[in-house]
Amino acid sequence: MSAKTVLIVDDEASIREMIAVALEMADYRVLEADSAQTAHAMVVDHQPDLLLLDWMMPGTSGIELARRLKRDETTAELPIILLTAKSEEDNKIQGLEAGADDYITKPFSPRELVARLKAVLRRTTPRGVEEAVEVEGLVLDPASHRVSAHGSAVEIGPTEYRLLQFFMTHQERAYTRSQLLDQVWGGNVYVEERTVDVHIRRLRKALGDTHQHLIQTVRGTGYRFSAKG
Amino acid sequence: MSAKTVLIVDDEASIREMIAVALEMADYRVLEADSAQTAHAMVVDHQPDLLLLDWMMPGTSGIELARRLKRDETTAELPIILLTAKSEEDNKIQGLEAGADDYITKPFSPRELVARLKAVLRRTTPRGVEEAVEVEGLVLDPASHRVSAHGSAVEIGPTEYRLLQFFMTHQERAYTRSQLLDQVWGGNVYVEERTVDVHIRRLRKALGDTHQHLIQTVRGTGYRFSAKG
DNA sequence: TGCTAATGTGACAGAGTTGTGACAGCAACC
DNA sequence: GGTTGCTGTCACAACTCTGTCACATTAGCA
Repeated sequence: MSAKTVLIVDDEASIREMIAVALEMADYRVLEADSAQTAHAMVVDHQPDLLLLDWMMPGTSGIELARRLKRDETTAELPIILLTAKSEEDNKIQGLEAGADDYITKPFSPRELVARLKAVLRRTTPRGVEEAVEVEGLVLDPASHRVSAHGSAVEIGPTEYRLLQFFMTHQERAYTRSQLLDQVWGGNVYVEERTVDVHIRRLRKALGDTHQHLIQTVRGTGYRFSAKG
Repeated sequence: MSAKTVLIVDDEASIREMIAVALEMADYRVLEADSAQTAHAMVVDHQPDLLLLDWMMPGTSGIELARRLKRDETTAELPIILLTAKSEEDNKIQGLEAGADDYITKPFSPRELVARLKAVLRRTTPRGVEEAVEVEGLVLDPASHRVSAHGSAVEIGPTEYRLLQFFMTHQERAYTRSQLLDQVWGGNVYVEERTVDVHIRRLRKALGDTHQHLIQTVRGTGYRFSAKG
């Protein structure tokens, strides 16, 4: 699962900082904006997955921005969490009616923030339809998260699973180690290219004699998954 | 579809009367109660399909009753619509948090009432036909709210029950902790993901050696319920 | 054939995930 | 008020996976 991007909008830099630290620790990508105007532009440009929006800000207020975003087709799906000060509690309703998906009352703990953020993302991100793939009796089923060869289970670790899934959905094409690291490990990890070899090895071993020929070495380049010789 | 039964709870007889007339014209069966206490008893005795509940009542308040009903396993499914006076608007949130499915602000038109009532019923009724599920001698029976393994009772708490029920009606599919929180705990809770692990553990323990293999760990992902290896 | 670079392979320590028992807070029920 | 049962969280234990290395083997080429 790739990292979600969160846009923090607050005019106080110290609060943004505090939130940013908490979110980065929880493995989110963070963007910041200090006014509703710049925020709107950033939403359009960077398409964040979630908006953390301060209610009270100079100029266009947070709620105003929320309302505008929810009205616009292209941004209506973007989940929004409002930050409100304790004394403004009555405004919750206005906030929710403006289309906010949740609100958090200051002061809040970083943990609470991350928890609610997760909850919002959880219920707003739709699940993709995942279909099983099959090649020569080798079946990978994303729904049950299982791999089987001619009916009997194939035991592989998470990385080998992702690797196999990538291969089975991208057959007949050679990938360099570096491309595989990008696609299977995720873009921003630093690992030796030879590590790919080791996982290829593990995957081949798990597939056994009947299926390991599907994973082919392309000398000087990388690997390829193919049913043809 | 047979006529739905609606229980009206309000201390003012005139309001009950007005609502009852509207509902009967729209082909609902109507029950009435004038206090939270009698209402509770009637819910248990008559199992209405929906509860129309006044917020302000002498004695136990409506919200108190709502909260209690939603907490109790046997009545948690019962949809509740809260009636609130205009001036109490701030309480909407408390109401929704207590588990109400909708609220209507007095004064309201009979037509509006019926419309919202239909809407609530529409989205809450498809709580599938409640049939017992059985896997390898493990039986979960929603009607009696009981679990048994090869005939002998399995004692589990409410959360473990819901978890098992979800699993048994969604077999052969891997779920992340996050998805389980959504499905079993409900979308709006802020609970640590590892809490799922603990309940899985409790459930496994309760199932005992004969059946705990049904709940499988999917490393790096979450859990799966499956009769196959 | 012999040389060289690329790939295969087994082992291992550290990192990461999951299992487990204990505990405190809470609500329900005496 | 005390008791009981349930829940969520924590800290630590147990376990699995991962990335890297060193060395073995192979393919390609002169």
